[in-house]
Amino acid sequence: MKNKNIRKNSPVPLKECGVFSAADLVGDKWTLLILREAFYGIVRFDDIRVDLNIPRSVLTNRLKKLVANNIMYREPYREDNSRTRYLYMLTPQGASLAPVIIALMQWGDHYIKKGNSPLTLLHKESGEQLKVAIVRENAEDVSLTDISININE
Amino acid sequence: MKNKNIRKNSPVPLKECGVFSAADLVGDKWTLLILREAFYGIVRFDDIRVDLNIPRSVLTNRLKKLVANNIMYREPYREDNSRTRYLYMLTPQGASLAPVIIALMQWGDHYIKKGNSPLTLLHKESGEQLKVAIVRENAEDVSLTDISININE
DNA sequence: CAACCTAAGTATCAATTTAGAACCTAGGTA
DNA sequence: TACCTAGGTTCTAAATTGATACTTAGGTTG
Repeated sequence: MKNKNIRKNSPVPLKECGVFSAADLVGDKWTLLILREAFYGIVRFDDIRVDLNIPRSVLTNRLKKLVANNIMYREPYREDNSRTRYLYMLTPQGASLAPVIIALMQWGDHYIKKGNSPLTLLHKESGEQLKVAIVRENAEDVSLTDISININE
Repeated sequence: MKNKNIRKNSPVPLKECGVFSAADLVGDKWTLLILREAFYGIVRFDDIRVDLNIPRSVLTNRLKKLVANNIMYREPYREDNSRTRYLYMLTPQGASLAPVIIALMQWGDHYIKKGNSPLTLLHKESGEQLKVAIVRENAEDVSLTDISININE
C-alpha cells in the first residue's frame, strides 16, 4: 500500500469510500473524544462535559448526531434515591469503532507522548498486552469484553 | 473495556491521553481524507485538491500542519520534460497512522456501506485478505510494504 | 404542598474557521 | 518574449465554535 507510485486520483470514488463515510460521522476532534469517554464508561452529559471541558452546545450537537446515526443511544436510568438521568452509551456499531480509537491512542502515545503510555490494554484471561494492528483476516481478535485497562505507574 | 460501570471521569487526564494528542493533530475530516490520499499515492497539491474537492486554502493549511508535525514532508521532484513540482509524502510517523485510516475504512464499509467494500487489502505474498483488529501484543503485523490493494468487481 | 435543587438541555452573540472565488507568481515551454 | 500552469495567497460571506446566561422538568426537602 505504501506507494512510490504517484496516482492522480483515487482507485475508489470518494463517495463510495468507507473512510469518507466514517470521517463524515466521526472525523472530528470532539466526536473522537466523546467516543473515548464512552469506552471509558463516562456516559452522562455533565460528566462528559466536565471531563472534556467541552461547550454544552457542542456536546449537545455531537451527541444528537451520534444518536441519529446509531453510534450511541440515549437511555434513561436511575440510581437509588436519585432522579432519572440519561446515559449515552455505545451501540454495537459504535463499539465497533474501538480499533479506531485504540489505534489513535497507540499512535498518540508512541509518537507524541514518546512512548509514555499512561495506560495499557490487557487481555483479561491471559494478562497479555494488546495492540491494534494490520493482521491476516483469520487472526484472532480480542473482543471488547475481554479487555481490561491497566493504569501505568 | 466495554463497560457497564459508569465513571465520572477519565482514568487518564485529558492532556496525557494519546487520543487527545492524536485527535488534535489528525482528528478532522479533511486531514483524515488527505491521509487517505497519501496512502493511495495521491501526493500532489492539485491532484489531492481535485480528487477530494477541497478548497485550496483549507488544503494549504492542513498540509502545513501535517508537515509542521512531521506527519508528512514536502519534496520537490520532476518528471522528464516537465517542471519541478512538489510531493506531499508520509513520513514514517505518518505512515504509522495506517491502522487508523484502515480501521475507519473497514468500519465505514461495514456499517455505512453495508458490507460493500469497494476495495480489499491483501497480503502480497500469500494473497490473504487483511484487516485491522485488536490482537495480542505478539501477533504478527503485516507491514505497509507487504500490502496490495485489490479493487472489487 | 410550596420552594428549591440539579442534570440536561436552549438561547444568544462575539470570535474563529470554512468554502468558494479571484488573484498572484515563479519556473519551464513554445 | 510571451504564455502556461502547479502551487499557492487573499478576500469575503456563511457556518461553526466557545463562553455565558437562561430554561425546564423531575425529585427532594422544609
